[in-house]
Amino acid sequence: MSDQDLDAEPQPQVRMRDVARALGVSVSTVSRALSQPELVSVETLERVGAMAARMRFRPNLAARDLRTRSTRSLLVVVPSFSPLFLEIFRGAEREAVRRGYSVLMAHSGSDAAREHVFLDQVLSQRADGILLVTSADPARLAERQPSLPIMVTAVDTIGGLAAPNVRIDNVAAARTATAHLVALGHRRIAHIGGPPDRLMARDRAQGFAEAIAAAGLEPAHCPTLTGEMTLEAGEARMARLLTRYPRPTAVLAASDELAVGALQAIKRDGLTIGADVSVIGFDDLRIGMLYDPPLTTMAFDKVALGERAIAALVARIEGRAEGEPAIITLPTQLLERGSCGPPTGA
Amino acid sequence: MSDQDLDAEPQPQVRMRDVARALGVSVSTVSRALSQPELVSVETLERVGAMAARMRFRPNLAARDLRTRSTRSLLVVVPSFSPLFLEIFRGAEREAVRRGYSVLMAHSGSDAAREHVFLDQVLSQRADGILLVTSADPARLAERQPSLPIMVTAVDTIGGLAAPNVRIDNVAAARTATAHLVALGHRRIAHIGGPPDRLMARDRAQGFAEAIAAAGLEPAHCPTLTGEMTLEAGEARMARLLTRYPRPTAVLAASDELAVGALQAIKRDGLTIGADVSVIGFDDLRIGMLYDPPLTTMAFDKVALGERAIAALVARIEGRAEGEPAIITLPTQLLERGSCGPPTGA
DNA sequence: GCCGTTGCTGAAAAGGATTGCAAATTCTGC
DNA sequence: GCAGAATTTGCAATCCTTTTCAGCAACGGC
Repeated sequence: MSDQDLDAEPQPQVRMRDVARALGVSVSTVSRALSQPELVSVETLERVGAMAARMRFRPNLAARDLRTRSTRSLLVVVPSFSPLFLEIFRGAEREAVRRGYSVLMAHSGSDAAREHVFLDQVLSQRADGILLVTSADPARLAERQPSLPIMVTAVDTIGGLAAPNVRIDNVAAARTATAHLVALGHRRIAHIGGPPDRLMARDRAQGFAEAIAAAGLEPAHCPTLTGEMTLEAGEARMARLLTRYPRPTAVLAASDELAVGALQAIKRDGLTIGADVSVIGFDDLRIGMLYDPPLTTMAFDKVALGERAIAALVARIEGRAEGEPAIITLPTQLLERGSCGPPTGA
Repeated sequence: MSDQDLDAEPQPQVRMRDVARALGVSVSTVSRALSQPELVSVETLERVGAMAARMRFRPNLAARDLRTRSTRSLLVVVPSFSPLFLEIFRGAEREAVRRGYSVLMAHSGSDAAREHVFLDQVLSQRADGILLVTSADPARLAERQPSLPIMVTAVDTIGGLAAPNVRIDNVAAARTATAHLVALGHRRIAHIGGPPDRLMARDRAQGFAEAIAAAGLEPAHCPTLTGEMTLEAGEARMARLLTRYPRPTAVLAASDELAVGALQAIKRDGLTIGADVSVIGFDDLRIGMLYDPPLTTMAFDKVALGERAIAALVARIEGRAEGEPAIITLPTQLLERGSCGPPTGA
């Protein structure tokens, strides 16, 4: 039989009371020794410490959380496991640990319902606060406003919410990137965007549209194709763009993944990247940096964004959010690498 | 001032008692209406439901967890955010939700200390169980055995533990992959492995060594290079291998990321993949499938692995782990694509 | 030698939900 | 109409820790 001692002892959970009894002291003393050592004599401190270790005592966090109304843990909700969000999570985690909180990650798959499930977890005090990275559902968020838990939103701007927001200006960034293509001389520029239900994607598409309008380009020649944010999807949409006549000479992609997909499609058609078709990506992911030629992209400090967001969240939790601005905008920067150049031929 | 109503109402948390009072019923009735509707009259059920919604009542989970000794949430600890583990997490999440649990993810960074921190969280009843994907610290795990929480380990075999284990046979898989290279005629085969503190990497290295020995190849020509499991690291190590004389004609990489790095290095040296140097990867990640030529790799069903692991975990939590085997081994399969061929020249 | 500190400890009251038990009400069948 | 069952409800105990308050002892200063 393979499940030997699997069902051995149910381990009846050592309680503080047990430790206290074993030492002949009161529960309060044990509690204090374990969490406020300065209130207890050195001798008891040691005795309690030793006994707790020997008995393998673990405090019941549910009981503690109930009493203290705090869990010292935070929730980070990301829409997907794209490298962008993982980078942000890294920053979040680092900052949280630094401040004595632990972080868990949940992913919503851009599903509004799941998003609210996690909000509820915080409302139900399973965590002290929540960092919502982009939202699938800004509207209902604003509507739930009055009863919202302690929350910080990140990456894009969620309109009309009182929650602090750590973001980059996606609209402006997309505008800048597009303007760069315009400045290179491109007149037929397409946008390979993300799914329209993703706020971040909508913002970037909007910035693109604004820049096209500002440059006075013919909108019919500057289409926006929306869809999934995967490499494969980018490749498929680029392939579709290349069948157009006249075909676009430049593309702004809403992410580096999409952009790399586009580069693949261009290569496969035997066209030259940066000459026949120029491409700009978004977010500066490794995949773009490693490509040949390396991808020009709109970069920002993702780790810092995570850190700032958690810092703001903790400030709010600990009630010292005074001077903190409600909205922090981190700078973006166009990283010119090899995938762009002036248009060739007609 | 930017923080308008940020510090508005502290929202004193609606308790069950408040709802009960508002309706003129007892707390027990509210509790039952909310969690055991069949015990309550249709009329009160509706009244309570409506009032709870109107007052935006959220149960305090700490209190519930304390009373019921259960949280209906699980923890999945991964060593890193590599696509391999994210795939497994996807499977885990799907299965957990199906069974009425929620899952949170934590990552240990292969840091044994952090790993134990999360184990403690479960011991302290912040979650009902934990899925430990690989361990950085099998030894201490075995030592802590008697007081371990409800746990399932996954991906590799953690020796001498009574916890259920859902795994693939990494040793055998590496052996098979290596044997494939031997069968193609390769005599100088190198292994680009992962960090030695990672169990999974050690197992794969061992399988490689066994196959080399079984084939009677000269060990001096079949080196194992360990290190980080990133694309860049794979590229660097392959570059190093290519300076050897005579250089290896084939490489088994411990992951697709490493393998793709290796392919990059080979390409850059102007050598032909699958002719001058053959490469086999591990885990069948998208990055390998998309490469040109597509990477031959050792594949397995990662999502299924996550699902099976959670199924086993939940079975254990709910006390019906009877027939369940303690160890489930999922099959692996060599996916032959374009990166392997017989050795050319000398 | 007395009073006011200071230092340490214990008893007991939270904290918010669940649940066994018993009471109150309604229903059923005759 | 009534006994007994079935249905609903309420009371109170319970889960385990933290924390207030009070008590006790030792100590220092005058």
